[in-house]
Amino acid sequence: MSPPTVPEPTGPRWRRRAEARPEEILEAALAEFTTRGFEAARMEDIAKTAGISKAAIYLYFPSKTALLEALIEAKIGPLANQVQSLALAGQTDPLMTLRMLATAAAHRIGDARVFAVPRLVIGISGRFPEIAEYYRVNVVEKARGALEALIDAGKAKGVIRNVDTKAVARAFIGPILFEGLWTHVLGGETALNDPQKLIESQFDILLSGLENRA
Amino acid sequence: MSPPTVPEPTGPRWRRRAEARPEEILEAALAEFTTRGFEAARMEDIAKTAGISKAAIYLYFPSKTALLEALIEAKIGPLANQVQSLALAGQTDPLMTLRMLATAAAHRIGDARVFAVPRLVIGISGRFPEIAEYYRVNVVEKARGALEALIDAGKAKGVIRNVDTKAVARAFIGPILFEGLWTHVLGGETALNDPQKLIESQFDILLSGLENRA
DNA sequence: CTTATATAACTGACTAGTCAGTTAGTTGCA
DNA sequence: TGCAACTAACTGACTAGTCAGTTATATAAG
Repeated sequence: MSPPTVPEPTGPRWRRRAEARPEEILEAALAEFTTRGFEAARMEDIAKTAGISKAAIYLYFPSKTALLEALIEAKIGPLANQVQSLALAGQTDPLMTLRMLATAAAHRIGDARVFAVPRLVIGISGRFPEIAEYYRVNVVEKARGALEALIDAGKAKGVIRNVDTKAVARAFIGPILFEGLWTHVLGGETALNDPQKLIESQFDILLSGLENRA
Repeated sequence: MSPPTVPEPTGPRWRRRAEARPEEILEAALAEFTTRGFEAARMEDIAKTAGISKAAIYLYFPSKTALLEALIEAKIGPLANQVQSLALAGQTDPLMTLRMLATAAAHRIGDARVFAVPRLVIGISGRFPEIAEYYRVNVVEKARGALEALIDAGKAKGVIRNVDTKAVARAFIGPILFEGLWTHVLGGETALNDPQKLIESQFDILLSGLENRA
């Protein structure tokens, strides 16, 4: 065993990088929160992952809770807005847009890093109801609203028969959500590695129904 | 303000009730875990809720984690077994049995106390993967298996057309699960206070499909 | 029906350890 | 030189789990 050679013998011990820090801290926080949960994650570990000292975090975020809030805002806001505008643009062909949205959603939910945030929200919802509400209003309600508008457009066009819009939205989101929980939370064998196929069978059922009409 | 009168001036300071304690402790633990989350729940508070001292908990359960495990076993095991036997008994009329099971499930999931355990499991799944696995194997896999057997029976009888069984199971469970999360985790307006109606619209969609065939 | 004895059930006070947040001082850079 | 960015070391508060001692109750003996 030779003594460990210093990898960077020259250069400063640290650099002033005030611009880049916040985002790096958020990345590190997401990683720690995701693997250990919010409560068990240690600020010291987040700092280490971000490559700074614990005290430096407090130069950018006033508290651990603030870190969580900022994280959710940064990671989730854009996503919902994207869904919303996509749905709005696709009103002319609602069924195809629905299929596209569902496939995209299944694809993203298959990624553990993406599913980490909703999972985190579920975990802390008891202690931080205001975060749960933020998530509901700014993410789920937005996406759900967009979906319902699309379904209503389909009904108006006559390609979807007259059924309860909210129930249809549930029938689209629910199965994908279930597979996400099954995969990432319960560690079961996943069908999410082939999102295309998943959505295809889902649409087969939803569009044509289960009853035998041969 | 009169000085508070002692409610029970006579009688012992505590009673020996070894038979009743474990269940009371589990009840208290469920309440605390549910409102504060597993990590933030304090053993002292659980003890207070159960009406005993903190040390007394350790006469019955070796650790906080053991408390959580016992809780899940006690609250959930019976439920899954019940689903399983109901499904087995209803093979002769699969569609009616499915409808019955779905209604019962929606009814139960509407109860915040029942939904508390799965919610807890989701929250701690990162830190206690073995608990998540226990839950998957002993609850979800069991119920899902029973459901799939029922669907296969329907296909064999010809009342359900030839579609992917797993996808159908997802299509049954997913929407109910979604509504549970929406209601109890995100605090949204719920459709679960009328489980009958919820399931009716769900079955309308699932059986007949969305396409307009007028 | 007492009263003595044994022990299971329970408590209060403590320990050892953890961790969010603070402070006093150091370093990089303009 | 001046000051913003950063760190090491510290503190205060909190809590899972322990333990020595106390109390309730079952049972046996008088």
